[in-house]
Amino acid sequence: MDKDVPTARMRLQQAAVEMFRERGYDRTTAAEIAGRAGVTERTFFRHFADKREVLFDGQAVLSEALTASMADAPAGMGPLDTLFRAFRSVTGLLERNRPFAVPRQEVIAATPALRERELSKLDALTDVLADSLRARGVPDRPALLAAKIGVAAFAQATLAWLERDTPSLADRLDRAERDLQGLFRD
Amino acid sequence: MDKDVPTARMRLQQAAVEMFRERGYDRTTAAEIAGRAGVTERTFFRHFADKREVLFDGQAVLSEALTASMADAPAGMGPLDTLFRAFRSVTGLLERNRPFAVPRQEVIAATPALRERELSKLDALTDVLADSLRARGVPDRPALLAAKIGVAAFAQATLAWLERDTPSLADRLDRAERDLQGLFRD
DNA sequence: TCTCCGAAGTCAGTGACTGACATAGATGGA
DNA sequence: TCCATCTATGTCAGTCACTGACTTCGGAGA
Repeated sequence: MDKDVPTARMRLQQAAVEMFRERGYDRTTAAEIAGRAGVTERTFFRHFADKREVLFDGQAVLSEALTASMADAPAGMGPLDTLFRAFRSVTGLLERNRPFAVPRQEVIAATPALRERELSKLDALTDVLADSLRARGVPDRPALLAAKIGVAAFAQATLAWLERDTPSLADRLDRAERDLQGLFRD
Repeated sequence: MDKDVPTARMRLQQAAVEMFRERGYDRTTAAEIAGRAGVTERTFFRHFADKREVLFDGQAVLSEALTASMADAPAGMGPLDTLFRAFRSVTGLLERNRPFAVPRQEVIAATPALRERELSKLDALTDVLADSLRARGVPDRPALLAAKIGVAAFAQATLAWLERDTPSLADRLDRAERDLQGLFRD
């Protein structure tokens, strides 16, 4: 409907990032964020299950994009290759999102409670990807293990790329893949 | 000092596991735990930084044991081999601890907030092990990546072993190591 | 015996989060 | 045009996690 008038939800997210950067997560109350967004505290908690969640919304989009890519991978492809193929398919998405992701990541890095939540989101993503691998016939344990390895590499590449934008995310994924092979070649 | 008279701290941990199993984490207040342990709520929070921490105490011991093992590994050994060597060195410790770890893990598995904290502890362990690898001359990125992979495999093996005690933890580590090699052999 | 110290108690306060209920503004027929 | 919803939001009261400031008590040692 509205492209110009941001929804209350969007205003809350915007206000949250701003205030967390200005004063820090701990010294910003949910009521204050709501105030800046022009709503009440109760409305904040209708949109977000808890104070941390206000920073973790894009996760669903990412998860769906990756799942879609996993589904149409060539049949014979191995687990890790399939995962890296999926990661490469979302680099464009992430690059477009970079302007929002950078300040957000600053706040997360500075706040233990938010780092914890981030790990939790990555873990959920791991489970989703493991299921995608199982759907492709990868046995149970290796599927989960491969997903964990893939997400670890992906997260490492992405976080480094958020700190400095060169080399590109795609290049960093290449590096991560080479690092992985290096660990097993000897 | 005392072997028979448990300290307040130990009584709090004991009471917490019991009550979390009886009524669930969410329906147990810190004040109630303190009550069963014969102290006040304030004392609970003097011993544990927050309500979740009461279940995560052994982590320090494990972390130290692993670090010690990493330090005296043979010089030429590769990162993943070094890690698995360290994991195998603590199987005895974990086996002795199993009677406490099993009910504890039940509670954690049933409580999202506790799973989140567990991930956080594993992440901290990852950082420690990555540092151990760097101290052995492994370059920065591969060190962190190897630590993540190692911890993922270790956690997977340990959790499965807590659910069923056969095969042994050592056997499960062997499996995990074989799974890993399988992912890269093609 | 006096003094000091660490562990624990007391008390008041803040802030995250929830349930129950009320209301205003769209939306969609009769 | 009016009435019935429906959805988003406001209001209010309450619980519980957690903290700071101050007090108290039971040793360990001078």
